This record gives sequence, structure tokens and C-alpha cells, in this order.
Amino acid sequence: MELSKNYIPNEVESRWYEHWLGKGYFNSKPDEREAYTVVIPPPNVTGVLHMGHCLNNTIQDILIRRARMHGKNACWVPGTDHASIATEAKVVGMLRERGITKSSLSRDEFLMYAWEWKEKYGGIILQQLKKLGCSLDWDRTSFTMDSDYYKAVIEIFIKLHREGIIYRGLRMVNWDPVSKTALSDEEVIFKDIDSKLYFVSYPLTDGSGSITVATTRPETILGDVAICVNPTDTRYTSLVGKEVIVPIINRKIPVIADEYVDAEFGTGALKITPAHDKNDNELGKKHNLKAINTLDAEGKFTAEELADDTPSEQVLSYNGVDRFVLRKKIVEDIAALNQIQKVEDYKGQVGTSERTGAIIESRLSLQWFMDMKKFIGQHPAIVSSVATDKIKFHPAKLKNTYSYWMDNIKDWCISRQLWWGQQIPAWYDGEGNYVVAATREEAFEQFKSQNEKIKIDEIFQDEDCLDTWFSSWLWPMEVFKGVSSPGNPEFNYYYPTTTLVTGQDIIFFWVARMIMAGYAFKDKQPFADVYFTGMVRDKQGRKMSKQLGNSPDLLGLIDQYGADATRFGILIASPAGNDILFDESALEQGRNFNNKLWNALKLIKMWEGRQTFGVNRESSGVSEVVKSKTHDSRLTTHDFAVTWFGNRLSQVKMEVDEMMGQFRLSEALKTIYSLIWDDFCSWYLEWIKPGFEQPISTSVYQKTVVYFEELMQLLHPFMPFITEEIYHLLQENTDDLCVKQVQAIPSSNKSILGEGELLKKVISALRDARNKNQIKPKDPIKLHIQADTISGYQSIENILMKQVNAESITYTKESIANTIVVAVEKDKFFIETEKQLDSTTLKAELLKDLEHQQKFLESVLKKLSNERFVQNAKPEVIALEQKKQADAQARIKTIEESLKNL
RNA sequence: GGGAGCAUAGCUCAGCUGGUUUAGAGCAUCUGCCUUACAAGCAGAGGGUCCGCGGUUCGAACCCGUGUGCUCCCACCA
Repeated sequence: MELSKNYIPNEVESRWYEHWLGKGYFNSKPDEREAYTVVIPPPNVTGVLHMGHCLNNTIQDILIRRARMHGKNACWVPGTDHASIATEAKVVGMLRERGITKSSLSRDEFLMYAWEWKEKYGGIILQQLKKLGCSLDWDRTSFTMDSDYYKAVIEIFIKLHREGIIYRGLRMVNWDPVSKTALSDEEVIFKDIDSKLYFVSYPLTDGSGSITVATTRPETILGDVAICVNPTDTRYTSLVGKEVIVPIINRKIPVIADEYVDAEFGTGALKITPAHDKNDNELGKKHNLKAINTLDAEGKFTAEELADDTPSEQVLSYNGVDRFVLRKKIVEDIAALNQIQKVEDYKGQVGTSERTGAIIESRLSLQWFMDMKKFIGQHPAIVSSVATDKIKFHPAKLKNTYSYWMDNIKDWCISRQLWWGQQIPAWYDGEGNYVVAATREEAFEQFKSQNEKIKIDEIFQDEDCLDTWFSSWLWPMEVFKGVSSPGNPEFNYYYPTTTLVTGQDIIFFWVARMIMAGYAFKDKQPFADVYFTGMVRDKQGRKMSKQLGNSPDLLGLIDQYGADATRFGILIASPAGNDILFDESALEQGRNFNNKLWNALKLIKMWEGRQTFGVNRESSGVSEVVKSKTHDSRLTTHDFAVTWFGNRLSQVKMEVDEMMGQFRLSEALKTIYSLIWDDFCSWYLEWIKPGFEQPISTSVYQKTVVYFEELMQLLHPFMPFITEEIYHLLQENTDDLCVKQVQAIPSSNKSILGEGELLKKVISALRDARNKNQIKPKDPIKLHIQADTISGYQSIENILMKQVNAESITYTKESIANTIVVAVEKDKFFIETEKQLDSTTLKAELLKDLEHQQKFLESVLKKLSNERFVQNAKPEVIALEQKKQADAQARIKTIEESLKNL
């Protein structure tokens, strides 16, 4: 069969993915094996694959594939999140394009459109994961609004409400005026902004002057109910208890005193607007002040609550004006009254909505909350499991972040003024009473026990739905129906899951809450290890964003480089616990690696039909000169290469095992990459390679094929497609690499590994000497070796000759004149060449080396002559220093001799 | 404002218990090669004040202190 010049991934990848699917390799059913369970962090149902997903899911696939090959029952559950705000916003946008406003639709009509949209676009992202090679058990695909899942969420709400953990209350919440919903604290992102500090004066009612207040939010002035100063602030002592007049609205408000006010800031006087600021609200409560709301749900002015003040024409003209326009307007209007003292530039922070980016309003509203302190208090393992590594975080530094958040946890606002999501199971009668129940019928029964006259169609359900995270926190349980069908065999087998792979950015949103849910509802941790990936940035370190246009088209990249190369590229650039700086050149490196593998395959395939049977006809592939030599080292030469690589392979397999155990995936991949490229291709294959059109011994050939297969098996979790392809092209294999079980690792022989390293060093040193002396690669040399023990070199003569293009090797006890001298450890090599040698350059080189060695020796001697070192250091450390000394002295002697030779 | 982390080659990072030939890798750079698997390649090389300063120690990239510079998390001084 003719193999193409370069590896072409596309056809190979889709072919193998189909094959694996057809064989059902990704499907898992409970059996006697140990389970290795991973649940995917469910992407937004309407999402498309981006670099973050790519990194995330590549890592999960590596872990899953490796577990599958190591005798585990690997189960990786796919699915999507209904993502209430994000999805609802998309649906609203889609409807707007069609000329339909949300407000013109009933809830049911809207949900119909939303489901339609979900069916059409939902799960595109799952198809994209297939392109990446993810070995997910597709039969288990879940969605956070599946009917059982929906029921589970409702059940949990009812349970927590019954336990008094969930309550309804009028609180200041983070209000997103764009999506017109409350948000949890976690959904608010604070951003630095340039704003202005306005100094507004409020005249005293007694005409004795005025108080100036500094504010960044003049648009809320119409909601002012007091001016507050610090009681110790002597500037204002005499004014406390007096009244001032709010500009424009002419409301009379008191001047009060409270420790809260910082006398140093602004003018030391603070205006109190309890309806629009959390702190003001607290102060308002404390001082028994009314909250006057002046903004509606969209952040537009409303005069509704100003009735007591009999609003003027001017005030009424603000009706419906957006908060930011209103700010300008009010400033102008107050300026017209000469009550703006000055305006300063001010750098402040504002909260923005994580989803819509809108600036958050603090707004007093009736919402549902979870009492987190109480909840966590009931399940101490939520905090301790992470501290004690019952749940291990990678990187461990995030443990601090976690425990700090837990220690300072605030109540969780779980209601959202949205329709897309689990509707809150609270039911109201017309009089403001409510009950919590799963169905209208159950709610009706509850109401009836209090009020016999009530009719079932008189009660109505809460319009709001639950925070998305209130459903996703059940994910590791409910994908196995652990909540809706507790104690079922699947759940018992797969839960707790093994490893969670997710982004650091959702540690509070999701990871922490899954841990809470796990302990609270099943009394078990949801997973044993959490691998946190960093954020994917561009190579300048900027976040990927649509605005910057620095977010690469992932499917395009997969098309261009192949999925294996993409996986390689993203992982190789991704040290554990750090952000990754994405650079397309890493994918190029991955593609080149594919090609390297492909070419190694081509080389080995060339030998397939050229095997000789029996050792006598074995060819070393080197020149006739070798064959005429007195002793025959040909057999041992290949034996050495084969034995050495076998040992090297074992050694690296051990290292990889160790790294994988510590979740150092990027390093593991680098290690395998170097094993394949350097040890296998550059050294081993070159060592066993027969000469042009020469045969190769069957035993070496077969051993090489096995090695290559084992390398492919080691690499398979990282680059599944090309490894499977090569596995099948190497020889007729009836099984598939994807599920081929990994054998126990034989131990490796240190002395053979050491010989291999020495050989590499000698070859490199001799090649370097050739290079420096400008001996052309084609010019042969005669090599003389001076070593204490020559047997080691005799067994690898053929490799050495071929690798440094020597036409002969002889052994000598003395230095040889007019040669280039190379010293490696204690052995000396004399390169004899036809070429005229430039003795000055040689001399300079040697002198430079001599100086270096002498300096080194000096430092070693200094150490050894230090009595305290000899007394305190461990014996092996001293022995090592002594060896350094001996080696350095030997080398200095060699160099000095060589200098005499010149 | 509070906390955590980081600083090692041009870039991205290893360096795990303080001692492993006076610091390693990949990428990039430079030199020489179209050597019959591979120029998406081969062979080789150069490149470091381990952020500054001080300390502990026989010995420090590693431990301690301090300064500087970044990054992240938490926290709504209007």
C-alpha cells in the first residue's frame, strides 16, 4: 500500500470516530470493574465551541481514554445547560428580529419559541465535540431541563423551603435593567470606570445656609430621604437634627448622624437614598427612613412613589427617561438652580451583569433566597472536605479561595425574572398568601386547609424561574437520576464521580455549589479530584473576546491542522494551573508531530518486505570495511539498540504514569513527544536502520513494530486518531487501540539506560567536533578510542561508525598525534581525518575548555576542603563531589596531553 | 481596602526533600546539510546577574525578611 507523502487527518479522523461509535466503545454500563466517571461541565445549550471548551474537553477526554485503557469502566456524560439568562436573551433577540416582542407573548407562547430554538440550535456544540474526538457516552446525553431533571430541581426547592433554608424576602438585590431580572452576587462583575463626583448643595430649611453633598449618582436625588454625617464631624455637629431641602423635588429631609459616614470622603456629608443603594438601605432601616423608589425595572425614571411630594411638571417630565440620560438632565437642572458647587473626575467601580454587561442597579425587590450560613452549617463536610483533600483541588492554591468564600458566604438570590428555566413552585392566592408545592393540585390542597372557600383556578404560580446554577448544582447526581430516582443502581455505581475538569472562573458558581449539593442531598462528595484549567488567552495575554476578534475559529483550525494537532497544540501550551496563551504555532507543532509519526510509519513499512530470517544473514547496513573487521559486532549492535529502547520505553511509561497521577498532563505529553521524536526516531530508528535497500532482521523488525504500537498506545489518549490509524497500518490488528488494555510496565535496567545516554553523548560530541572542524558530513573519518574498558564500545561499534560517519574504529592506549581530541566523561576519542586541521582553532577550543574545567575543579576543591561541608553534608553528596573532582582532574589531564600533541 | 499567587534563556514554562558535573525543555534564533522516512526535515551551536537588596546555612533558583513589578480573587467609601 502506498502511503501519502504527508499525513492527511480529515478523512482518518471522521472514519475512526464513526468506527469507535459503531463499536460502542464510549458506552458504559455498570459492571464489576471500577468506575471512572466524569461529567462534562454542561455548555450552554445554544453555545458554540470555543478555545475554553477545547482545552477543557481535551483534558477530560485524555483522562477518560486513559482510564478506559487502564481497566476502568470509563463513563463520560455529555449534556447541555439551559442557561436561563443567556438563552432567554438569545431567544428574545431572535424574536425581535422577527418583529415579536416578549411582552406581546404569553409565557407558554414564549416557551414554545424557546423550545423550538433549543431543538434547532441546541446541542450544536455536542456535535462539535465529536470533531475533537471526545469519547463521550452519547446515549447518556442530558439537559438541565429534561423532565426528570426539572422535577428534581423542584423537589430540591421544596425540600429546602420546608427546612427553612429557602425563604422569600424583600431585599436589596442586584438588578439587571436589560434582562430585567435579579442576579446573584456572583453574577455581578465589578469594573473600573471613569465617572464624576458631583457636589450638590442642599439648602437648610431655616435659611441658615446649606450642606454640600458629594455624589456619583445625582439621578437618584429625587429618592433622597436624609443627609447623613459622622457624629464626630465638628463641621456638622450643629446641623444634625435640622432639615434640608432636596433640589428639584423640594422635599424636606432631616440631617442625621451615623458612624458609617467617612468624614474624609467628599464633603463628609452623604445623601441617603434607601431605594437605590445597599448601604443607604441599611442606614435607612436603622434610622427608620422611608425608601422612595424612582427607577423602574428598566432603569427608567418613575414618579409613582413620589405622590407624597406632589411632583411638579418638571419632575413628571422625567418619567420614562433612562437613568443615564436622567443623570445629565438632573445635573443640568440643578446647575440651573446654582446648586452644583463643582464637578470632579472620579475613578469608581460599578457592578455589571455577567451575562448582559448592563450596569447593575441595587433595587429593593421581593425575591427568593437561600440561607447559606444555615445550609452550610448543617453540612460541615462542605468546607472540611476541601481543606482535608477529601476533594483534591488542582492546583491546590485554589483551596484558599474556596474556603475564604465559604467563610464569608452570603445568602443566595435564586429567583430570576425570566421564563426560560424551572418555574418557582410557589403559589399565591389573591391576598398575598403563598404555599410551596410541586403542582397546582397540591398547592390547592394546602390553601384549602387554611381557607375552605378558595377555588383551584383562583391560585396562581410564581412567575419567576430559578437561577440556572440552582439546577446545575445537581448535575453530577441527576445525570444518573440520583435525585429523581434515588438509590438507583446506576447512581450507586457511578456516583461519586471521579474527576471534574472545569474553569477556575466558575469555582463559586458551580464547583462549590456541587460540593454543597453532594453533601447536603447524598451525604457524599460529588467528585474526588477537581482539575481547574486556566483561562485561554491570545498570545499577547488578552482575554479572548468577540470584540477583539482574537477568538480563533476552532472548527476551522481542526479542518486545517486536524483534531490531533489541535489537541496537541492546546495542551502543550497549557501548564497546570496557569492561563494558557494560545498561539497557532503550537498547532503547527502538533501537525509536524503528526507528520513525524507518519514518516516513521513509512520507514518501518518500507522494511516490511525486506526481512531476513536468521541471524547469519543479518545486515548491519554499514560499509564493507566493517564486515572485514576481525571481530563481528553486528549482532550485538542491534541487540543493544533494541534492548536499550525497550528499557527507555519502560522508564518513560513510569514517568508518564507518575505525571498523570499528579494531573501534569502537559508535561506528560511533552515527555511522550520527546520519547517519540528524539529517542525513537532520532536515535533508535537511526541505529537499527539498514543501509539503502538492505534487508533487516525479522526479530529487530518485529520488535520495532511492537515498540511503535506501544508508543501509539501511550500517546493515544492525547492524539487518538493518528495513533489508531498507525496501529492498524503497522500490521493487521483485529482489536482497536482505543480499548486495548495497557500491560504492566516492566522495570528498566539503569546500567543499560546509562550506556545509551553515554552513546548519545559520544555521538553528539563527535558530531560537534566534526562540525567545528568543518568536516563535511560526507567526509569519512578514522576514529580511535582510548578508554579504560573497551568492551562497552565494541558492542556498539556499528552504531557509532554509522552515526559519526567513521570508516574505522580502533582502540588505543595512548594519544594519537595530529588528530582532533574529544573527551567524553573519562574516555578520549581521536578523530583522524584527511582534512588539514587548523591547529590554532583547535588550540583555542582546548584552552577554553581547560579554563572551564580548572574553574570547576577549583570550586569543587573549595567545597571539599571546607571542614564544615565534610562534617555536615550527607555521605552521598560528598561522594558525588569527590567524583566530580576525579572527573575534572582526568579531563584536565586529557586536555593538557592534547595540547602537547598539537 | 483585604487576601492569594507569580517573577528562571528572546517567548512559554520545568526545576517536587536546599547538594545530580558551576541551571533544563519546547518554541524562536544562528551555522552546516536537498544524507533514499520526514525541509512540516536532519546534524550541531549560541543564548541566563534564576527580579533588586539583606539574612539563615558548610552549601540557596529553592528557606526567611524586605523592596519593586505583574496577575488573580474577594470587598459596592458616597
